Amino acid sequence: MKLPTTTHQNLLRDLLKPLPPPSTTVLRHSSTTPPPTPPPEQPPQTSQIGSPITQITTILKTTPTTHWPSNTTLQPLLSSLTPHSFLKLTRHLPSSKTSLDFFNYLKKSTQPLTDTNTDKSQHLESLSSIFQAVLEHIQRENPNNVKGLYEVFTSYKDESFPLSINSITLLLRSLGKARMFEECFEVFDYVGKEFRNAHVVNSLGESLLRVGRVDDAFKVFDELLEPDALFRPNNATLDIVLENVLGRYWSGRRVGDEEIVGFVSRSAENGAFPSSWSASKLFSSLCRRGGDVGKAWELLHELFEFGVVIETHGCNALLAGLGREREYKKMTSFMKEMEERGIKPDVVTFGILVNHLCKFRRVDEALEVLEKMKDEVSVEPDVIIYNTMIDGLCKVGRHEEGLALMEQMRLHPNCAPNTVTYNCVIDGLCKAGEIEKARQTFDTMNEEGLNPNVITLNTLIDGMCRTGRVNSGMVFYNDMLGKGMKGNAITYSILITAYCNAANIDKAMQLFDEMSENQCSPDAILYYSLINGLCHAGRMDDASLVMSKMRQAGFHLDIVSYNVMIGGFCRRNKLDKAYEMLHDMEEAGVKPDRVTYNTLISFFSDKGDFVTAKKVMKNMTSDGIVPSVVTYGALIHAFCQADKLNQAVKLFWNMCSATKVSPNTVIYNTLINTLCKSDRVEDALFFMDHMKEKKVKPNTTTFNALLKGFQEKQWLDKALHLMDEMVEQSCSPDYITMEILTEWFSSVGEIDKLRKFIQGYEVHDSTSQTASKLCDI
DNA sequence: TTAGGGTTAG
Repeated sequence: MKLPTTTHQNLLRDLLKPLPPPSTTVLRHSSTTPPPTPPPEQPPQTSQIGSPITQITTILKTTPTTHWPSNTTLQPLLSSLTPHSFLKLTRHLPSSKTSLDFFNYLKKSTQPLTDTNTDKSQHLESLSSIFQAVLEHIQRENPNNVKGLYEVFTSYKDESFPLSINSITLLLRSLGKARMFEECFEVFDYVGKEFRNAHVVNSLGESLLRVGRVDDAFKVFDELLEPDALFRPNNATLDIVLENVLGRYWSGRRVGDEEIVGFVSRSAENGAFPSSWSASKLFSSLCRRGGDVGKAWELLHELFEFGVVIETHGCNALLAGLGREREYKKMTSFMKEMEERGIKPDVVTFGILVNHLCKFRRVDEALEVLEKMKDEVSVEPDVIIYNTMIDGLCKVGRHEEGLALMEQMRLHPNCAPNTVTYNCVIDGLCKAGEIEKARQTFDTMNEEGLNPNVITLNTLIDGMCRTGRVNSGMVFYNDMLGKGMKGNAITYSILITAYCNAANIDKAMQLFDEMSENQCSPDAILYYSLINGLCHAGRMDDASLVMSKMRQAGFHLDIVSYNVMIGGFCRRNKLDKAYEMLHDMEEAGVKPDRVTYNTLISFFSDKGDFVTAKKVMKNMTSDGIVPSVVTYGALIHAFCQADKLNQAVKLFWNMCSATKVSPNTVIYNTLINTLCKSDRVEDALFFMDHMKEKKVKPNTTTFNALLKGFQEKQWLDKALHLMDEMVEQSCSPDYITMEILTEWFSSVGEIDKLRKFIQGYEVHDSTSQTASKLCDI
């Protein structure tokens, strides 16, 4: 074998084309496909007895190798054969050894009859064919004998004949499968660019991808995409790349979406397109959570332009991605486009549409889609789409309609409600506070023979906990454990959070410790919740312990949990510990955010250390975080607490004029409350007016502060006006309002007015229009 | 297609 020379180049390249389709097509497929198998040997038929191939085969089989040169009938018969006939003939020989003998014999003892280039090339091509058959024999005799193949290659590579494409791919696939990549590259380099067509490149590239050598594979594939490339990728190239890179069990370097899209796009420009199956897989992958849907959209349209068929499945993936990104307009236009291109929407297409409409509370539109698919497109809704719709209805508080739809399901064939249907309905009832009904529905479900799953449990337990029945939730869970069901991290998360909220930290910790006994391991959310509960309860030692357990389990604190911990330490006056957390954050590469700064500013200013508070505020600004209404609120509150009312008011005006920060209810409340307590009720009223001017809504706290101030001043008339204002704004009195007014109004004999106020009537003028109107009714 | 969490000023 000799490296192709320029004089031979064109001839050699011609060799690539005329190879017979059977072997070429078989070899082109994946390496799991067995190598071409010669037809089973048959006894020579009468009509074939005289054919040269049969005659030669008989001679070769019956004559010892050493006698071949002296056989006078052999030589003329051989000179009449085409290269392809040589391939067929050699495949019929009994073994690799005989085939190799034949190859050597032919190489030495036969010469082209004439010395023309055509004859020379014919001769070389014949040798190529025979050599290919030799390799095929070796592989068939022992598919694991990769070394044998490689040895034959190395001992013959310096002979002056080219390797056929099939020989190259056979070598590359076998060596690749045996992970002999050094040898693979030796063959690849040896054959030279002139022989590295798509089949050859695909063979090596696929082997590399299979073992996760992505970068090497892409380097190899890129050869086909170079501007001056001799060969272009084929459709199989794309399928190989996509199937291997998007694989579920992929263990190599994660290939970025951009890289994949770039490859597909460049291949399409070179006339190679993915099969509709791998295109579907590609779009599913690009549109998955966190994927780049915009890129997927562009690529899909690019492929559409090239006339590539993308089936419903792939379009559905894009549609789901658009839904996730709230691109409703694009969703609608894309569905139209699908229709124009003759891509039929299926039940999944409509499912995606219904799901995303529901997720954004556009439930009525979702109901319309459901009707439309039944009536106009005649796609029968399935259980999933009904479940989606029922969940959507329940999530917006329309659980009655959800229940009705569940009944409707029973009327459809193959659409009976399943566990998920019940889970959605139970959740709807729980969220509506109808725990008893939810419990009954759970029983109905069991009576119908449907098995509840862990989601059913969690939904019910959560419903109980949120309505203050934590112990019922716990009892229910233990009941279910007794019946052989199992909880998971979410079950514990629900119960632990509920116990923390109920200030039963010990029970929460006990559950946390018990989890592992029930084969449950906490996840990040559970850790975050527990840390939060412990910090709020001031149990910082426990919080620190849980934090270190969390780290041991391989989870990291995020910025919110750091803030929770820092806030907890500050409340406990443990500044050193708070600093430790800040140091930790820095090491973990988590940057402080506005909440971190506000927590610290609040801490220092509450302690009266306004100098340090201002320093922190300065750092905040230089860190690129703009002080917010909470920052100013913390400082104003602290000034008020420290009897520095004038500084508080000054900062308020400074905030209003020098920054873009608008005051909120809390800040007004702080000022109004402090002014009233300092006997400056008039000034407090001024801020109340300012508040209205700025369209900031007062709340019960605002009214309570003023009412208390009016009580001190015995301004009964003003108080009645203010109470009317509360009624007008539907601002409900709370226990503090009642305390102030009961004491005051009973002492001045106006308890009737208070009664009217509680009933929601205006009180300033007992003959006022509203009151009389309401009394008439 | 169904279930869980958290931060700062009062």
